[in-house]
Amino acid sequence: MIELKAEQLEIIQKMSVFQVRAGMPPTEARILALLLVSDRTELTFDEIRETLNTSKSAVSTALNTLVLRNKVESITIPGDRKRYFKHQLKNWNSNAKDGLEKLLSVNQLLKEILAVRTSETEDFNQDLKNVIAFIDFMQVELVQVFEKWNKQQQKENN
Amino acid sequence: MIELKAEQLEIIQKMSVFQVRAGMPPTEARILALLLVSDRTELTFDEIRETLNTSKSAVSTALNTLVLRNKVESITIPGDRKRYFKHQLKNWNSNAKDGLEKLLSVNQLLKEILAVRTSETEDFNQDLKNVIAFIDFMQVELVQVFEKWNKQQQKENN
DNA sequence: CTTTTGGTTCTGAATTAAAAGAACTAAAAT
DNA sequence: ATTTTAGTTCTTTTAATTCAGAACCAAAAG
Repeated sequence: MIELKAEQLEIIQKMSVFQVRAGMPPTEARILALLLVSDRTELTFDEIRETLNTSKSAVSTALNTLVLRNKVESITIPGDRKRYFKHQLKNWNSNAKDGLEKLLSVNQLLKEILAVRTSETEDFNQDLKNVIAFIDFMQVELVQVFEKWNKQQQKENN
Repeated sequence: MIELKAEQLEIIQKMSVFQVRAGMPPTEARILALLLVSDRTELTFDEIRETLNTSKSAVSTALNTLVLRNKVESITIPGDRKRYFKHQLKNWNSNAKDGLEKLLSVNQLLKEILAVRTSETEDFNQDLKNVIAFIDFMQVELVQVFEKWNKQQQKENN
């Protein structure tokens, strides 16, 4: 059972509200937030369960999907039976990238729609073409932004 | 009642599955998709209700939230009592921008977390700083990307 | 003024999602 | 060999969404 200051509890609260709004299940959101604020960055299954006062089953499934989604890594320490769970901060970047790509993949459908539309509605079709062009543009630009970031990071590590 | 080809029905299906996965309620998703594929781009309440075979209450609440979220606009034609509903394609761009900004606003919370963290966990804190720096970077870059797009559009309209 | 139209709002009912609880399992410890 | 540990998986319960159906309402038409 991890002792948390009032501040830390508040942040867990705020952070998980935020993530839940974005579509994440509450237990997952609270685990992620706990792993961000906790003084120890590697917590056991039971520490998480006790601290968040949640059932084993809920913690188990939440942790498994978090590990699957590369949001959390599970660490085993030789000679210690328990697994330790740690927030995968390092993957934030690439998770963000994946998320954006998924958002932009709607463009495929928009192109299908354009192909099927009547040619009568010129203005509407032009607006649709603009949206498609915009998303295509974003896709290209975002790749460049990510590349720029990676280069900048490499420099700093010299 | 709008007549739809098989193709159009399929796209409504695919598109709404996509949007529902992203967290949108089914009726809203189907209305949006219908307004994208339909040959007529402005449909009445009852055309929507009949075509999607849905209850008045469901259509009413869905349309109202869609209008509220600037996804659909409602048009009134003088001398016609009915309202016509039309997909707000033009707002796609700014809706996307708002969505991204909201995503990036998580950074405020991450900064709070960093401020509250113990200084013992140097590596973790450094990773957290990197994430924060990354999001700050994205924020700046995205503004530029949007500006670039807008300029490019202005040019084309000359 | 009464009726019709074009919706809205207010219950439920049905579905879905999330969490709890309990039974289970594999590995490790005794 | 039995028990404990660390967690998983299955079933049930609870809670939240979503939709339908009916009553309702305001503006326009007759």
